Amino acid sequence: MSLTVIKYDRGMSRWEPNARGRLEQAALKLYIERGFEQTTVAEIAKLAGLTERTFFRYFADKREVLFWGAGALQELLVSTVADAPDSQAPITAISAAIEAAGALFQERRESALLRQSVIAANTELQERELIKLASLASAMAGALRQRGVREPGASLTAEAGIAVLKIAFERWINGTSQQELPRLIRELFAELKEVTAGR
Amino acid sequence: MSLTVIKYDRGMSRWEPNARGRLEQAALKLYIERGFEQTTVAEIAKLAGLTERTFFRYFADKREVLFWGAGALQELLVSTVADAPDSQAPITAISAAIEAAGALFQERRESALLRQSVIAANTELQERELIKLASLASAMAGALRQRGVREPGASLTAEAGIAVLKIAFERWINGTSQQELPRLIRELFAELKEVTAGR
DNA sequence: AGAGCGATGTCATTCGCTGACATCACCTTA
DNA sequence: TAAGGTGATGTCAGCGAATGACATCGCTCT
Repeated sequence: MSLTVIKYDRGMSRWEPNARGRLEQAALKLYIERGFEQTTVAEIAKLAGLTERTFFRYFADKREVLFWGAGALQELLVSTVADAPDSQAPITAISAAIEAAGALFQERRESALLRQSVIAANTELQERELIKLASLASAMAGALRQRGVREPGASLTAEAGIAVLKIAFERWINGTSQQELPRLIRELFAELKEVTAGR
Repeated sequence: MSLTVIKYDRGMSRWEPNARGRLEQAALKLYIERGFEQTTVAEIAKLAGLTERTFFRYFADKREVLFWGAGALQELLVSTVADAPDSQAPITAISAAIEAAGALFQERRESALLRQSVIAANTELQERELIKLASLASAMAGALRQRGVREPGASLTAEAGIAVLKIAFERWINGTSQQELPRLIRELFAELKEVTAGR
């Protein structure tokens, strides 16, 4: 395989590589600067040197730009649950998975903050976030069932894990807790055990 | 559930009472018959003997028709948590509230089934449902804080309660469990205690 | 040179939703 | 009882998200 060196003329942006990346960058920039609602898809496309139609070939809708990375997160969660030792209790496997996800965010704290500030300002985006989280819970429940965990325990454990993630993430983002996210997650799992026990 | 057929003819003026109710019934009927996406707001309005513009005066958007009842549910949850004896543990108060909500659905099982079949067929509607549930969790957490419960315990307990409701409701709807919803909820709280304890 | 192909552009259209303003039925009150 | 006020509804114009159909571009392989 040979790499082709490509020359670009000004105004010939149509065939520059990484159209998806350019669209994502443009969208993020505008969402942050003006807010999500105040940004039109036409503007995003123009900034990326493409057309509106092309935007929708890469992203199912205007919101999806901020969430298409959820696929990788889901893989991480599922594989972490799947790879947990057989001896581990379901809640332990879920906790490990959520902590792994937390470590991922901790690595990219700055971009996570930016992204979340956009989402926090718009209800539609929060809706999309919630359904992505629900999808993660569903995937983890499936991974638990693969390990032989029965329903409704599998779903319950997975949903509890997502609840912990939601709350931990929120506190981590707005500085309520100064701790690192994985540690915060671990402590919330402990707290969850306490409160469900009736204390 | 028997849907009231809406009749509209020349004898019925534009000022016929209960515009909101007519719009709701018309929307529900069409959502069930053709599906949510295949129904336009113009069709709903026409069936109700009103205009599209008026629909949007009563409902913030096309989805909200199916969810505006959530306000009453939230009041029930909050007041149940608020009215719980001081001696009760937070998880017990939340459980009581969720069970009360379950009893409400149990009374209207037929309409709950219809409504849920519409929601299950459409992603946008699921997104709206999830944000309503999140709002309920947030409200219950607030009620717990009023009782002196600290964060993050309050949010954690409330979110756990919503997780139970989600799973219980799903199993109750699709017949996975033959039990009555409040009882199912109670058992799931017990199960939640087990799984979070590491079993 | 030309055929094939995938990425992109162009065009037209539907539909959700909103603002501005007109109109209608009913109520109050002088 | 007539005039005006009030709230609900209608009319109209328009924006922006999203999608289908089809044209065009630039590259690759023969």
